[in-house]
Amino acid sequence: MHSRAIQDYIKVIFKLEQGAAVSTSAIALRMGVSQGSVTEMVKKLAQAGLVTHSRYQGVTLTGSGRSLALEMIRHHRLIELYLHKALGFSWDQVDAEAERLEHVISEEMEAAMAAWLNEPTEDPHGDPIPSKDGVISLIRFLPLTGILPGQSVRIRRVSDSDPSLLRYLGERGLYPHVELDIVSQEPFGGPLLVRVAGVEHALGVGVTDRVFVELVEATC
Amino acid sequence: MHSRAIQDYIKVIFKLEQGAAVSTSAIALRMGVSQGSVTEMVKKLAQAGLVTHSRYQGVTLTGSGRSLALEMIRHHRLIELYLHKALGFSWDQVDAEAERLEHVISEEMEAAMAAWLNEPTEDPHGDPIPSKDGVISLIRFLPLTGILPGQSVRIRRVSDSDPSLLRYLGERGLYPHVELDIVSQEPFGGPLLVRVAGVEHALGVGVTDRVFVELVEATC
DNA sequence: AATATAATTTAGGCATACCTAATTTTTTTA
DNA sequence: TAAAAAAATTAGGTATGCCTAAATTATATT
Repeated sequence: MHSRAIQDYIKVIFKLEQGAAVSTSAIALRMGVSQGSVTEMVKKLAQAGLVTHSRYQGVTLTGSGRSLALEMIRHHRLIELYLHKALGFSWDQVDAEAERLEHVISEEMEAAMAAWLNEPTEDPHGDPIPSKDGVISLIRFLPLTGILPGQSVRIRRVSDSDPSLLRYLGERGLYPHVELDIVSQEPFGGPLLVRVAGVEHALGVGVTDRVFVELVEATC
Repeated sequence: MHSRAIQDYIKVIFKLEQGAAVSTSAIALRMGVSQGSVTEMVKKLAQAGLVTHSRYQGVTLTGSGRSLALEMIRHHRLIELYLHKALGFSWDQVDAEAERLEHVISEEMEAAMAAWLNEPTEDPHGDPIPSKDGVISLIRFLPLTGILPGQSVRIRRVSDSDPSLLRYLGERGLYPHVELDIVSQEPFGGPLLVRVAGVEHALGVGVTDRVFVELVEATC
């Protein structure tokens, strides 16, 4: 079994990888460790066959690295959803708990949670849950920033990186699968006015950049 | 927060402590580590105020050591019961899973599981679950070995150390709170014949030594 | 193209938690 | 009570995963 540190590095590399190789400095920044530590660990990852690495050229996941990343992400998101649905955790609490639990649950526990949740494909923030055999939805939704007034959209995903943002959104009923009407966009970086269930909210760019939506056909 | 290793040592010391101080060799044996490692760790535990230790004289938990032990045991047994009741784990699977989970769950998760289980006081093997403020039942039940034919008993606790024993007992419906009639005791270390729900079973001493019961008044 | 800047790697350390082997202390036995 | 045996401790190592600082390599700038 790979150490917790290895699992964390692999997950971070997966999330930073967008077609191109990932720089060690990007990993260091995201993990909150020094660059020297990353170089050292990257060697271990390469040794273990989880990444390919050529000096000064960044790192790329191998097939087994990608599998490991997807397994950890599946664990994480299943746990988040389970804590929310089964134990009543609010969606701003689930990430921290899942971060620790994801490294220790057995295959049996993963299977039991997935069965209880009826083999879900989405976590509470709208992020896709990879299937057991490593299939993950890669659909990209649109940032709410830039949607034009008059349009109707459905929230599909929310950045889970800031619990206080999640609480802010939750207090206003802004969850995945909720529909919004875009009322207006104030100029000069001003707020976006949206209407949810008849109530209007003025959302700053710090919010709209972190909320992702799909367009909804106007109901005729 | 104390390391996982420290939590494990403290739990083992708690379980070995029966009034007297615990020897380092007993700890080494139970933890599966060398004696030198124990001596070293015991110094750290003393440093952290979790145990008192005088050279060559064994170790005793302090108040905060006892609190930590009870917290870990509460975690462990709550998790066992939760996995059994909420996720359908069989009672021979829960110990291994709880062993890893007990070190990483938050206070919130502990509270949520305890609430879902309605503040339970007993795990699936009949072991007492300490309360949040460190109160634990110290009732000792009688080993089934030595109960005389003709008596009726109620199973109250089963040793959880061997999953195959738990499967064996489970297949015969021998769970805590089940009532037995003692039919006969074969001599020369022979089996104990018991009747459960009209069915007789011959239990070897390897079983009866690990099943603990209380006497039941004969129903008039 | 040479130099300055940035990114990466190497070198030398530290803490944790384990090991084996040697030594010291305690306990038991003759 | 002295020697033998057992228990506990100390000494010197190992692996993991982190650190800072120095050196190297790559990329940008002039």
